[in-house]
Amino acid sequence: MFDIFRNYLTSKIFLTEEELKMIETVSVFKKLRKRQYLLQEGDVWKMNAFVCQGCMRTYRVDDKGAEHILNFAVENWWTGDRESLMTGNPAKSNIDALEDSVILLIEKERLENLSVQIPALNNFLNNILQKSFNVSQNRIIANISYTAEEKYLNFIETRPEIANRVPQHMIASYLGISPETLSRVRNQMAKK
Amino acid sequence: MFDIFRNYLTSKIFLTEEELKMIETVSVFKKLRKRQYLLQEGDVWKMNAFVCQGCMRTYRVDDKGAEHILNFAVENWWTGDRESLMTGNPAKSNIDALEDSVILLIEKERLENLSVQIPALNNFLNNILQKSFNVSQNRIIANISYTAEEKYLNFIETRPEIANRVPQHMIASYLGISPETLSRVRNQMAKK
DNA sequence: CGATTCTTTGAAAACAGTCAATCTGTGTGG
DNA sequence: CCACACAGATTGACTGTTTTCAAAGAATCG
Repeated sequence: MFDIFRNYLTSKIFLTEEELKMIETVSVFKKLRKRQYLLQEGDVWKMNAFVCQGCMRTYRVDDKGAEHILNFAVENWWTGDRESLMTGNPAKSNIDALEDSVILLIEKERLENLSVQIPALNNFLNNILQKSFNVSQNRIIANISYTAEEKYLNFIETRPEIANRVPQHMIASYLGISPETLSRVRNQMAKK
Repeated sequence: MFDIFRNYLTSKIFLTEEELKMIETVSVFKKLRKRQYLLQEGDVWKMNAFVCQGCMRTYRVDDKGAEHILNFAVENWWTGDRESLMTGNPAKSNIDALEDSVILLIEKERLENLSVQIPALNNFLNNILQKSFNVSQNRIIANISYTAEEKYLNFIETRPEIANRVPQHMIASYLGISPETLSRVRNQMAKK
């Protein structure tokens, strides 16, 4: 199981066998069944989580009880609640499995220690954060400037692996449109 | 002028006089008049920019020529285009001054070198990125789940310094609503 | 299969956007 | 100092998109 993470890492950065061993030592695996929570609102999140298999979703619940999806994560993606991880405050988000999944977990402190010892790893993790930020910014632009149809087109272009893998109403939730609207948008598109 | 940045830094992290000197050495100041560009779409952004005085705005222009504001930055905030900085690609964003402003600039490579020498600084910059990401995520939730009124209320709550400082139609642009809608929302709120 | 979850469809209502005109305040040049 | 121009804000009427609610149909899973 660690091989997936190992392959991921070595395809991105150079690590010695020794360093990989160190990383393996702090890695813990967790199997999740579909619908099972990885993190529940109100709990404090102290992990770094890498998806080895399956598909996860991060979402928040508003005052009226409606769910809003912040992110999807499939194989070779990271997931978790960075805000809770950073501040130590209870998470505002929930994370659960959309499919049976296997998650690799590394405790916050352990990964921080490793990052000190392995500068390449530190750099790499920082890079991921940087990219995540860029993705967020682009998503904001989509949110504030695209029509429902443009949002969906942009989604299947930027996240094609997700589009056919998760229920449609969840994509609608991610895009901030109603499931009915998404259904109609797709209908329109098919006619063209 | 460097005092502003110095105060900012020392209020956040501990730095020796020597380290502060090193930082001062790589700092360059740029005065901008209202409406003047700090970065124009298509140029590559290679700086770290800290606002010492004034107010800046980051925006993108869509296919139809409409402007969409990504961010505001006032005193003691950072600005810039992280995507262009990271990838080396031409910027998709414009940054200009909403007021006469003074910006402190540090070249990408120079700040990176300093970060290697001053771990506390590296940590701190990473923290800012982390926070920026969290802010982005919260903004996405607002985008996909709030009504126009809620968006505005959330804005004056989370960015009160900005609300009375920039033209209303720019706030509308930032929120992804039309200036007329924002005007009406404010009108409604006043009546209550 | 039966039950649940998911998607689609229709009709009505709510919401936000557009266009155009007017109003307000500010700053600049004569 | 005034007049004018200009940017910004407001208002009204209209349009259009999206949501909501409700119901029916399709797909999936135990």
